[in-house]
Amino acid sequence: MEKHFDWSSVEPKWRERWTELGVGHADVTSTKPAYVIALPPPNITGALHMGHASTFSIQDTVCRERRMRGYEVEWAPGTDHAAIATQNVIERQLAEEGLTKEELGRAAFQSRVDAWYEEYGGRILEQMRRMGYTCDWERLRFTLDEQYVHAIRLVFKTLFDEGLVYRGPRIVNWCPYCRSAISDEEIDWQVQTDTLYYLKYPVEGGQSITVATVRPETMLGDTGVAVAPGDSRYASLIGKHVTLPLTWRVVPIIADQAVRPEFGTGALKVTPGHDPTDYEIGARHSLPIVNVIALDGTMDVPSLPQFHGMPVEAARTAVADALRALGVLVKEEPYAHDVGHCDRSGTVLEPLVSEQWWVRMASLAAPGIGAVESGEITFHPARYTDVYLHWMRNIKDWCISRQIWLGHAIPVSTCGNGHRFAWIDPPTRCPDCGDTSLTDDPDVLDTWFSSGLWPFAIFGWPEQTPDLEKFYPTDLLVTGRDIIFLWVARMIMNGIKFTGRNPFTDVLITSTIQATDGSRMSKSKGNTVDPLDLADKYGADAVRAWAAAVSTSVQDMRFDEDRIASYQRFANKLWQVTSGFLVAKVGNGSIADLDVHPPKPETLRPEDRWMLAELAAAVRACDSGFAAYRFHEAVDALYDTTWHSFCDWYVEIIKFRLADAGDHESRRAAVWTAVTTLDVLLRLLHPFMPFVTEECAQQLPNAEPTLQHRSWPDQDPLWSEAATTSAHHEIAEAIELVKRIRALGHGHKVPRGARDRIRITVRDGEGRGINKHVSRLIGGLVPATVVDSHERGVDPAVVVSGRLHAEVVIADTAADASATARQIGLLEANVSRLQAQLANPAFVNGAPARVVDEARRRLAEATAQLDLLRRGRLGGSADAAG
RNA sequence: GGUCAGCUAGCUCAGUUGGUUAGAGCGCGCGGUUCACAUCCGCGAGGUCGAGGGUUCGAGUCCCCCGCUGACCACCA
Repeated sequence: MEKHFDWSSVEPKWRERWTELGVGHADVTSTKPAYVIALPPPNITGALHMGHASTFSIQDTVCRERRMRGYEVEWAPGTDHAAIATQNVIERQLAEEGLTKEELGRAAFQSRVDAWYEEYGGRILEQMRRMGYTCDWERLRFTLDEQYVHAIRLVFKTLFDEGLVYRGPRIVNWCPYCRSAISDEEIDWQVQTDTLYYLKYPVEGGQSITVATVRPETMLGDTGVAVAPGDSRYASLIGKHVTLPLTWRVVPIIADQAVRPEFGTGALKVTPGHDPTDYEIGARHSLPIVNVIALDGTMDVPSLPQFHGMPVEAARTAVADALRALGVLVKEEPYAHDVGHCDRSGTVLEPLVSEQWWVRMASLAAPGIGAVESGEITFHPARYTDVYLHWMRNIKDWCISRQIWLGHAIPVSTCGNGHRFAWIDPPTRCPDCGDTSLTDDPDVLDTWFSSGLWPFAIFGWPEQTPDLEKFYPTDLLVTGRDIIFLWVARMIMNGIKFTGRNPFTDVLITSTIQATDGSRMSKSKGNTVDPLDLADKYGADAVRAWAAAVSTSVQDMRFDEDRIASYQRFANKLWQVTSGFLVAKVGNGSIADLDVHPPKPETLRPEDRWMLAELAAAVRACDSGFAAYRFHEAVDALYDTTWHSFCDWYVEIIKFRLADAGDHESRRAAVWTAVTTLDVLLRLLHPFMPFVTEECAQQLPNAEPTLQHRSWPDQDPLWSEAATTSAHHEIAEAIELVKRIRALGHGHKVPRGARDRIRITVRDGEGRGINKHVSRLIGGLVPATVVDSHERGVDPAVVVSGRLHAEVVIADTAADASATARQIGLLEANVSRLQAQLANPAFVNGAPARVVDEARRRLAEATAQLDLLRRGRLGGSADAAG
């Protein structure tokens, strides 16, 4: 037998078995109720990272549990084409070869992309199989699938025909690196310290006005100066004109409510072409738009050759220098502010005016707000409800066009007569006039436009396929909080708009795993942790159980490798107690043929009932954990019950019974209880740790080919009955007593392993002997011999637990009574606190009866224990003295 | 500027209607190995629950205020 659980040999076996048995595949004709999760599609060329490990592990855990509960589970996997990310990779490759995509041409570029997908596509799917995720691989989808493309075009055409998609010039977030517009949700704001420049402009009539700006280079495109409407400092200047240095353009001074009088000088230079606020001010005051920055992020000012073609950063300094030389630059100070970066390339965004496609969101958002307000869709944790609603209620039109090559082409053409129309199948002629000289729109769609259709497009929508019928709407969506707006909100809006149904009922937002220092994990920082490395090191089960346990409690969780290691040891513990103890020792190599019919209840010993009651509590904790998406509660309860209640106490207790071959009935009850407990625990743990639980369950009686074919444990009436008997309490007290007797050994030089040197008597509160079984049980758990009574003349240490107390004599010498004294001290403190509390009428009258009763009960118990300890001590001393 | 979250043992974190002596894992100290497991077992030390007020018979838990950390939102000049 292997010394330890060897996941590296076990995992491949079970992955194959699950595939052979079709565990992940859902039968669309099944009469079982469907339970469906649409996998958030990872980038096809991506690699499994911590975020995936945490969200995917939870999804698989839920899927496995639902299968055991009798649902037809569909966990639909797929991948996203990730247009911008992939295009950037290919362009970097080309750059290394000294090429640009324009030199290569569109067709050749596309084949490079295809080759890249071919080489790296689906790697992440292999990694997911490696982790044991039971997706329905037969329903694998890709956002570039023909059917999926059809769905996208239909959605676009519908929105276009309804006037919800429009094209127009507006100021957009332009990424000079990607050479594309991006949406507001794709901006990564970063704090940056720049210089705030104060520019003093001459005003007609000999006065002057000073504006503050961090971007002096944009003054080349200024077409106005704005002040706050009520600002008395500038009231007299409103309507006058300023002559701008360098361009010598004459621009008006206007009053606009967007100006914050307290900032800088209270006067704002207005650059409608390169600032979103200024764009709006300009629109309100009909100021002209002057573009001075080109799409590549360089200055576009042919009339000022000294700046033309300069990168913006360089132009900033150059323009500032020129203004300084002219005496216009009157002050400079450091200024920290947020600067928008492209979340794909990290490049500083350049707001500029350009012609883009937009979706009108307001009417789409309204029902999406209602679905969440009404509780039809629930966020977990609940606080994300407000995050979602706030964004939805303030939603802005969505820029969906991208000026990149890769992705879904915007399905719009324009004919020679200027008719613009959207299409589903590529057209040959204009539907309005029949003209055949068609020009296709050059842009592609935002990737999120396509992923927003995921939950229904993957099942064949718009066709009313059997899959769509059976599996849509889905039930649960599990994802990180970073894509609530980008993806979750848009799926809700699209789902309602195009299917008339909410796409899911529950949204689970997982914790974010941070680096050990609390910073964000990122490839560029080099502080990422690879879940597959961890799976190599600790086994997939350990990574999965850890991921599930940490992903549903806090908002952010620092990565703690030791905690993963603890789940690896837990897997080993499970395997040891199953294979090494139950099978090897109890069953002499096999327990497959064991009689699993419950024994007569009266043959169950108190400890058996205690174990069953503990098991019942674990089932309850596990069920409520699943129901509330609080998986850490389920994992913690199962870990504790398995390791401590079962392995540390129950198994240790029954070892003595198992060794007693004479008592056949007792042995049978113990074996049955142990096997039953383990079987239930393995089933409950299976969703979290599928590999080790399968490996263990195979060795138990009545094994199925996979635990996925077993049912989820129900509460057995026998267990509840066990919990209501006094057995549970009795054993709990005995366990506590054992701990206290053991504690005597610490710090008191009690020689361990010297059973014959330590003698104990165990009695109840009235000084009577206790149940023989329990007394023997205690004797088996401590290194001591149980005797009926001590010889006269010795001074026992006394320990108390509940109604039980033990007199302990070590090596026939006077025991160090400090343990007894310590207990007395604690109890005295306890008693006086309880007495004070109960003497307070405000407490007795004000607190609920159950609380007061409980306080009285505790006081009575503590008082009784105190009496026992004092009597034991005094009595012993008196005898010793005599 | 606004909103949300976090601050509990050396570390990472539990602690859902306020009610035992505030818990776990890891780490640390002491002891233990023929008898499932040293990836183990037993015992122990370690906390004024971020600071300060308040409500209450009673506060880690509720309220106010402050501090620090992080996230998000915002028209971020």
